[in-house]
Amino acid sequence: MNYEKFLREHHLKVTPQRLGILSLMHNAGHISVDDLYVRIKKQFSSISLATLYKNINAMLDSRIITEVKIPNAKQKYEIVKAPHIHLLCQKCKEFLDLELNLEGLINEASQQSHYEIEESNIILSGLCKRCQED
Amino acid sequence: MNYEKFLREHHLKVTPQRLGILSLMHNAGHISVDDLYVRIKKQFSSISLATLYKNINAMLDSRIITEVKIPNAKQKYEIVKAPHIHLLCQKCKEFLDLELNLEGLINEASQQSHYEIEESNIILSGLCKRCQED
DNA sequence: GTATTTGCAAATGATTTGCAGTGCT
DNA sequence: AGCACTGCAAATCATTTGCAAATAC
Repeated sequence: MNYEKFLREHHLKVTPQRLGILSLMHNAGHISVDDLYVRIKKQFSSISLATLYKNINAMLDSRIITEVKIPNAKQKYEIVKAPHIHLLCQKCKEFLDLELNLEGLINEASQQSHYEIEESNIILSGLCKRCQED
Repeated sequence: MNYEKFLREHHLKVTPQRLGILSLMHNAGHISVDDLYVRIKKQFSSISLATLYKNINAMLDSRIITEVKIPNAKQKYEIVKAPHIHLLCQKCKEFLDLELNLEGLINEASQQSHYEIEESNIILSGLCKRCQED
């Protein structure tokens, strides 16, 4: 990914710290502040938590990344991408994306509530294939 | 509602504070810690935030109540009831329940991911009818 | 050169813990 | 009576802020 261009397009300056954060987020898929801090420290040993938070907030404001709130767990962050839902394995804590057609759900919800729906936040929890077998 | 019975069934002692908390939660539908604290203080002026948190945690552990994590807002709590999804109006912040048939969604997600799904956490956000008109 | 960002330390906010006293069953 | 619950103060954890030095453009 070309994160430099990505940052510039959103009027954020390109700093090595930001590139590192984005690259870790991309590799992890979803990541919590703490995990991110542990990993980014390996690349920039002097980076501070304050800088990490400031960057997360700047990138949230610019809609480069989004926050994912997870039941009974710390929130994670992910790079903005195509709409998708999340699956959480209650046993092994795997957390993954699934692209699913939500038209039916959204139509029905709109119809019943008269809401004009613009965003969805969906987490389905259960057991992944591997954990079902154990 | 008979919250006394409810608490006893879950092996929690019946205290006036707990009855007050449950009653406020029931009336509000969904409520944040802070709102709950302001309101419960009107009934029990000496109640402490620590007690409130301890009770929330005890009732979460006993599955009398659940936590609802909302994008860009503080989490709220609600009394456990029939499965439902949530609608959030991005303008007026109305937050309401909607009972919706999720079979289709869950089937499709199961099929594609091989997850065995046990719980769903769904928040749809947009504009309520009134706010669409403004 | 100017504005932004970084990293530190300190401040604030949210939640939890320990403990002595009280209340529920 | 015995254990759980309450309320206080202090502790911990999470996040934000202010500021001086460094960096991006």
